[in-house]
Amino acid sequence: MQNISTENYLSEIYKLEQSNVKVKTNVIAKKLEISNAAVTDMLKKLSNNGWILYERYKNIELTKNGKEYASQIVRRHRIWEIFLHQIVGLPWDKVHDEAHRLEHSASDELVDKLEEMLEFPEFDPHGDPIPGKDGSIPKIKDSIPLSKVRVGISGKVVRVNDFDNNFLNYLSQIGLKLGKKITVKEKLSFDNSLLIKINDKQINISNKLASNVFINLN
Amino acid sequence: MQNISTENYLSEIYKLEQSNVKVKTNVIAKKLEISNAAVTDMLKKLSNNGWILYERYKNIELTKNGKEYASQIVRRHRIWEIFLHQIVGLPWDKVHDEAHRLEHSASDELVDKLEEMLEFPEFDPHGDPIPGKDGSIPKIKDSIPLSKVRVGISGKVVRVNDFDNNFLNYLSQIGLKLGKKITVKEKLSFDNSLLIKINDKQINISNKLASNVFINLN
DNA sequence: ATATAAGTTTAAGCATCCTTAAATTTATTA
DNA sequence: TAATAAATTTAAGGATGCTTAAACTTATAT
Ligand SMILES: [Mn+2]
Ligand SMILES: [Mn+2]
Ligand SMILES: [Mn+2]
Ligand SMILES: [Mn+2]
Repeated sequence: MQNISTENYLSEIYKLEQSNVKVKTNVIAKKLEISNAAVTDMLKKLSNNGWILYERYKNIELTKNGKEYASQIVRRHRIWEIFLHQIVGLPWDKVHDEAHRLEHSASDELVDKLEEMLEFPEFDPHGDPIPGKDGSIPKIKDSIPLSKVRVGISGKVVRVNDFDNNFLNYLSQIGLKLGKKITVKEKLSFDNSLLIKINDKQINISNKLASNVFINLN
Repeated sequence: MQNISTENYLSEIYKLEQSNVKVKTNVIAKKLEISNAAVTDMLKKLSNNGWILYERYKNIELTKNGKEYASQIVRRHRIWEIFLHQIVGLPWDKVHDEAHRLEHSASDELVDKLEEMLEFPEFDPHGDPIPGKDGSIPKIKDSIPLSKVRVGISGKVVRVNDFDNNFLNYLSQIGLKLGKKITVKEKLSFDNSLLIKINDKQINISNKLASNVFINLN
């Protein structure tokens, strides 16, 4: 077990890799809200410790070891999230920040206990997959951003981006949860906003909001 | 919310004050397993920040602010302990270390939630009182160390010291829990060990062990 | 009362993880 | 292709919280 900072870098890099984003100093700095210089500094350390492959000015990649390690941090994070949601009853806009701190503190034994209590969940409260102990990732349902669903088409919410609490809170307010059926009624070319039907109500949502909600068609 | 190190110093000082130990550089260093020099260093910072009263070579005291703050760290610790014990099902020799890390990570809101789930417990799994939000301490039952209970006398276990996991684990093994009735059958002057009756069995325990188990007579 | 022991502080230094500013490299655009 | 912009790294430095060694203060024992 390394320190908190190392764990935060590694899990951030892991998540970027998973979402097929090219991992650059830049991107990490923004995610972690620190300077580029600090990131460069740390990348050297991570590289020296064998967690990442790093050459000056080039993209960053996790090594096998790094990926294994990072997947377990993400695993801990997501198990905490669902524990906090299902057992403790925190709303889905509160669990991420809490889990982000707890993920570095709990022992593996405790996380295993939590997982057992939850009966081995495969997805976190935002629909993100929980990596297994071996790093394997549960099969995700196909999905596209709600912003790309065509008018007249319906689908189910299978995932939402979990990095903005205000966004998540608003989703709750309009009754948008995982599993909910949504129909796109209209797209306004004026501002690219969408008129959607959810819970038998029609609601207008911005394109930006819609692009962070993921829908499984059929 | 300060950093982890500050919180560890403060809660250690608080616990020492509660047990009427004179708080000295020395004692803190031992508890935190760091050098005296490091403690002196930190005492200056804690003093500058108004958490403690400190003069070179003198005993240390928490200020009003310091005591308030420290009590809340101890509160978090003990709520975590009992949550881990009762809800998650960790044995009492595992909860301290885990709680010691979690106590710095959870938000006040989460701790409140946990407390609510537990129906506002007053004591942790080792019988230590859980300070209230206002710093108030639940009334503790009178107790004396088992090592000082006289031959022929019975009493109930109301508290055990929680700083040695091996000790706690052994207590579990011999069926010693909070609330158990214990009778002192004999004291061996040879090594000051005790012959006790518990769960209708007779068992010999060392004086050192007995001095860490606290008994309410009558 | 004095010597010795114990406890505490000071001094110097190290690792970690940040910062800003300047220099360098790579990417983009005219 | 050359100029400009963007991204990245290097350099210098700061805060934190440790370390060991040496100096100093207080407590204890003869
Ligand atoms: Mn999250
Ligand atoms: Mn999540
Ligand atoms: Mn404890
Ligand atoms: Mn305890």
